[in-house]
Amino acid sequence: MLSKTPIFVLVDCNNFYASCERVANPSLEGKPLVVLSNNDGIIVARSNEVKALGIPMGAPLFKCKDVLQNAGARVFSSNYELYDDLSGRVISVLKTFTDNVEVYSIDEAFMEIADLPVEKYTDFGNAIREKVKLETGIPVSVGIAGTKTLAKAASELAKKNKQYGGVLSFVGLSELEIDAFLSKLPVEDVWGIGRQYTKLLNAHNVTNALEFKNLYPAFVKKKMTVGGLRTQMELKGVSCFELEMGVSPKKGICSSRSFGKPVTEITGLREAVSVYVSRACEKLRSQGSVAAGISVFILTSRFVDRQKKYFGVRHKKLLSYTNSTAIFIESAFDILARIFRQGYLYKKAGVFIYDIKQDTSYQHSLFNYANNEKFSRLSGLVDDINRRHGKESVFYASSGCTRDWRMSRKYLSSEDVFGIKLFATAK
DNA sequence: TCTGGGGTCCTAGGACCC
DNA sequence: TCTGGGGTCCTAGGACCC
Repeated sequence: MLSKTPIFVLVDCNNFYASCERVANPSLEGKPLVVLSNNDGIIVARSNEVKALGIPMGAPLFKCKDVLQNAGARVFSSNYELYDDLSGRVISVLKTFTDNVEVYSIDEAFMEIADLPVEKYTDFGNAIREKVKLETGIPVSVGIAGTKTLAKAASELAKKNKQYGGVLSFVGLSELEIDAFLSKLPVEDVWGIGRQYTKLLNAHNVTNALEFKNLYPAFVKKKMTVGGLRTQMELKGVSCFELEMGVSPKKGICSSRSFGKPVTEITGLREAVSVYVSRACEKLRSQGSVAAGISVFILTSRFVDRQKKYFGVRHKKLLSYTNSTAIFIESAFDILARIFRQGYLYKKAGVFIYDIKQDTSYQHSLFNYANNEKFSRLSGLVDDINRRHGKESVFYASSGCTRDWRMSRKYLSSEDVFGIKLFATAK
């Protein structure tokens, strides 16, 4: 018997960043290993050995440095060039099975399949797992079911329960059999249920996915809006989320970073804001869009006394749509001058570009910038040069040359946080 | 000393219009 | 002056995702 309805396959890379470091450097295999966030602040990826130590996702490095060192763990800054590259390779392998691949995130993809006999799906999952491992070195978990949320649930269970061998398929199972699996999945591991909803549900004695599935829909709708209701429907096997293959243009583009060390003067902030605006505008142009809104924000550390804390933000509407870095930088500097207060230790700044439209659809304004066209061509030229000759071959002088506020990435590839030497990362 | 970054969707409430 | 409904658009804020 063939499956009647479309079947979703979720492929989830295990401990993705940690696995990437191992692909780049096989001598790390079997050793405890973590990868840090930007600025080497918190832990964003852990190998299984580190998970076993009880170190949670998102833990600040300074709080668990001792535990990690005692366990002989290796600690790395994140290396997004490497992760992007390997992510692309994994997707290429998936596309050899079907064209229906939705790239959901850097380490996850949904596939849609319709024409296999129901008993063949587990084999299909195993084939994916083996081929991805063989051709990229990345271990993955696979979940297969009639809805995206159930496929996610299956992959969670596959990842956490060794006996499934990394693949779990709900296809062909009775509702009762699926319920048995859902009762083993903590409600906080359901896709769409985060920290706040978990708290709410726990307070109503709902602790696993099955209990959530059996809640009154009216209660779910009232407390968790239609999003929660859709999640519940999906657990019941009613598909509410389709496969989304096209890349839709961003509706808002944010660029922000914490500083490697605090900035006190407006000159440093101007450099940073200039860099972030350049980055955001580059993204804007690369998706063929223009925009007419910009926000700038600056803030101090969250971990200081109240009187030393400051958060400044302001928005500005431009007179017309543009994608010119120069025009956005000018506006950003206006805003910055208004929100800057002397006497604070700034830890982070960022810009947000909004009110985005596709290039072709915007109306020319009566008050169009006199030099909009010219600036646009200039920005396009800058993008070309940077594509050809590498990032930031050309940049705005306002972005500065010293940039001593730059984020730190101290443990990139060659030497980790404990000073242990490694081979250079293969690229 | 050291605590990430970049998105999406939904709702409530206010402004404004007829 | 007061009374009222119904609609749209926009924004802020809160939830979620990885």
